[in-house]
Amino acid sequence: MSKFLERCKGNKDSVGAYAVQCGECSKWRFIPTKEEFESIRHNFIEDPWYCNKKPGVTCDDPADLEYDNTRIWVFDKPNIPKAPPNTERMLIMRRDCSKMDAHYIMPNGKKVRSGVEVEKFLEAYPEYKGKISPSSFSFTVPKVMDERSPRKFEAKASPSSNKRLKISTKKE
DNA sequence: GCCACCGGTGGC
DNA sequence: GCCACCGGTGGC
Repeated sequence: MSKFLERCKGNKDSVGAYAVQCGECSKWRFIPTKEEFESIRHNFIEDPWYCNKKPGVTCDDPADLEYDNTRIWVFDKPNIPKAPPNTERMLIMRRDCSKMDAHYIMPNGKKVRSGVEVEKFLEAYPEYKGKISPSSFSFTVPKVMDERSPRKFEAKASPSSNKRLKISTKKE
C-alpha cells in the first residue's frame, strides 16, 4: 500500500492545465481538475460544453486563455472513457515534445500500456475481474500541436473543431 | 534488476 | 502518413 502512494507521488503526468472550448462562443475555459476534464470528455460529442456550465460564467466573459504559442497545446480525441475507479490515466510528454505516451496506473500500482496489457493484468490479478472493464481503457494519445510551425498552428486554430485540449507544463 | 524513456514498425 | 503498441536499453 505504501508502495502505491510512493509511486503516485513521483509519477505525475505531463499535463499542466486543462481547458475546453465553448460550443457556442468558441472561447477557451480552464477546467480545474483532471477528474472534471475527464468527465466532460467522456461524452463530449453527445453533450458538448458551454461557458454557462462553469459557475458564474457566461459567453460574455473574456476567455480564460487564447490558443497561441505561449503554451504547448495538446488536443484530445473526444469521448475517451473515464478512467475506471482507482485507476489513473497518465499522459507523458516526450522530451523532444514530438508526442505523448499513455498508460494507466492500476489500483495496485501496476502500470499498463495497452489493451493487451490490461488483459494480462486481469489474468495476473483475477480479483479485479468484473470490477475493471477492459473496454473502459483508451490508449489513444492526444495530438501535439507543433509550435515551431505557425502555419500548422493557425490551420488547426479554426473553430470548426469540437476538440478540447490540455497544456503541458514543459518548460523550455 | 527495474523502469522510464525512446525508437521502430505493422496495420490501417 | 498516422498512431497504437511493444521491445530494447541506459541509468539508476
